[in-house]
Amino acid sequence: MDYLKGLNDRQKEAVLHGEGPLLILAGAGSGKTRVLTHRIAYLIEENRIFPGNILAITFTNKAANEMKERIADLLDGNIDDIWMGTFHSICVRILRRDIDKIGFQRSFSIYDRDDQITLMKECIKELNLSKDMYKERSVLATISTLKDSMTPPDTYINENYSDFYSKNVGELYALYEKKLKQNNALDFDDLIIKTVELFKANPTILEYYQKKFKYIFVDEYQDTNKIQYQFIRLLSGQNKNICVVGDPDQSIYGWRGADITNIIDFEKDFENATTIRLEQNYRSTQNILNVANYVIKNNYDRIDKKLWTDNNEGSQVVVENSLDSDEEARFVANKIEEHMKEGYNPSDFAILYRTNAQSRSFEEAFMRRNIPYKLVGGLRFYDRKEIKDIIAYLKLIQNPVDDISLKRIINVPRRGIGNATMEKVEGYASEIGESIYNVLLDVEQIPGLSTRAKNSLKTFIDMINKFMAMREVMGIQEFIEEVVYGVGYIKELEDEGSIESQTRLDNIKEFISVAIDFQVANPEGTLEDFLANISLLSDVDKTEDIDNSVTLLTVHSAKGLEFPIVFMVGMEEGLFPISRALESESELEEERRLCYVAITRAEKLLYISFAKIRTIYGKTNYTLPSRFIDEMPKNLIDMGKQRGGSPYQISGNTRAQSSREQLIRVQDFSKKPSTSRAKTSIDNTKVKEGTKVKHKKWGIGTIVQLKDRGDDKEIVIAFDKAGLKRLLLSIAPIEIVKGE
DNA sequence: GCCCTCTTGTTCGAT
DNA sequence: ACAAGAGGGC
Repeated sequence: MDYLKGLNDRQKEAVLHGEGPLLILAGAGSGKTRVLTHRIAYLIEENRIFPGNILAITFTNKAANEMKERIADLLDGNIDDIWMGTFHSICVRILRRDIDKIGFQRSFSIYDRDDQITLMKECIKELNLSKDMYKERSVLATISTLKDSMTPPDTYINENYSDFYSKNVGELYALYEKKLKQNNALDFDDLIIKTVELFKANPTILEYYQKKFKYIFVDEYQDTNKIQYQFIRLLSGQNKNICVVGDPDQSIYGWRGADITNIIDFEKDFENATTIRLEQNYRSTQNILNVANYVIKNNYDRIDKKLWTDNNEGSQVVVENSLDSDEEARFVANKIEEHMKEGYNPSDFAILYRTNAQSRSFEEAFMRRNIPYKLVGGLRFYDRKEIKDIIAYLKLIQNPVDDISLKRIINVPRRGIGNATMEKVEGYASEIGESIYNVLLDVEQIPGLSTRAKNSLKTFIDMINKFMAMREVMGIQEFIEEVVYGVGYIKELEDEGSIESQTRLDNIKEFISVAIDFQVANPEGTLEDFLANISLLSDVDKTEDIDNSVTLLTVHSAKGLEFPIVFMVGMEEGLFPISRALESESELEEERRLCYVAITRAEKLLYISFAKIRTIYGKTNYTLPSRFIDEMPKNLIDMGKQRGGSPYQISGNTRAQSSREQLIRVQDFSKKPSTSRAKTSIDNTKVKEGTKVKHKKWGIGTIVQLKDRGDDKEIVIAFDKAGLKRLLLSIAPIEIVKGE
């Protein structure tokens, strides 16, 4: 096997690098994933390194899976033992084994942003602070920064004893941490912090992982924060075989604590480090690359580098000026249709915007024209109320001291446990220092409750206990179905019978099928694994892999991705760069890097568009074109006719339908429940064992089993490529293959 | 205790 | 534009 075939000299050098720290400064599109996969394959095959001795940290789980697949393609043996994933998922894996050593239980919950806000609300209330002065979000932002720099609450309080506001933030920080501990919960920051704490408090555990991970890889190193740096610093302390890959020009997570000095100081931090620069771009045309280079050159705080390419010059970058967001969306839709006539596929296009709210006009335009699309992020499936409720039940069952989850669902669906009752229960619980669940195990001890309230509470706690027992003996999917039906959620929604409740029911079914998928992919997976899995997925991970559709996403989410044709939309002052960045030079430079990331996603064609008027937060304003457009060289861009009206205005817009009718309308979770999930087009009666079907994701397969499940059917399909899958007939995206 | 309506505040990016 | 919260009626 030749691991060097098709690589340039720099890339080869990186693949063949021996021992010791290695920094790969990889410009956009310079083939860093190739280098990483080939290097790992090379280590395993030529240097006889066991896959279990390799740790690779990626930015999304999707990137990890893709990398694993690519390595597997290069090798014969099994590489499942490589630890590959995001910082967060790797840390959860470590903590599930040993977090009890630092005073948490291994069944800990993971709190997402909403949970954090709920918890912070409680803290503010408990300290009798004004909620006008102490905003949960901004207090949490401060706390996150403090946690990242490992500043404990009392240090912060002492440093700020004379500043009333900051001192109180410190008090809130202390209480917040105490409550997390009481709830046996970790927030996202904690997943890394507690791992570092665990390593520091337990040298033997650290040593175990230091010995295990002989080679460590970190992708997108420019976006690591201080605590993540500590984590890899500790882990690589013994073998020093740490290989990081990144591009300072693509550092776009400064607001999340990403510390660009991590990559800039790598050579200082890690003794005898080798640095390799990958500066040949294989992705974009010369024009696109030049535009990107010109824009990024305007950043003052930057190490100069010259990214070049052997690719064609390509077409000019087209700048389009529309009247408003609707016209902008029509322009994009028209261009997509034009290019599709030339032979491009929907999956060749991406729409990149600065803020999620901008997706709407594009969704509407695409829906109207039957252009299939998928939306990354935005109002997400997992953020829907019914899904969060069910997850809260599962979290509570897994970790009964999780009061936040308990309070979320104790009266959902209604079971007559209102605020007055809960105040008494909570009051008593905090008085004796117990979790709410523990107090409820014996409701008689709680003072001041009516018999009716006591009975409602008893019914609730009996139900939860019953679930806890069931969990021990059931598979995840079966268990989740048991919970979903058992708590009465389904019945309440069915009784309601509205379109909205139907959508909610469909979402719950979809959630069950997520559980089925998880169980198929992880036969050994526990409830903890399932919950951690869904809460640590990135937006890119969560987006359904719908074949052949246009991708709509923020520039942040687009990091690491590439598309033949890219539309950068909403290129206006105040939107991109965003208004908040206009006063700060460093924030403006981050916006510029973001712009650089966006431009360099494009392979063949790049469209840039701005609108004359834009409505943001319900207010319509005139806008100016983004300064980043001015920074592009005039000879490389086609400014077209700068005008107000659009030549693409179409009357009636009905004609486009016929030729595109066969294109699948893509399900989209971001919409209000107006459109219920598209049911499978399959006629129930025509499906039997032996029927050949085509699935959107898994391709052709044969039905091997059919089982009744309520008025639905569970089907098992043997796919030619993807193997056996269990699906629910009503929601499976399949169609019967004809002509057999 | 529950539900509906009106008011008020929010206001970028996301594991 | 939109969601969460407060307040009032049942």
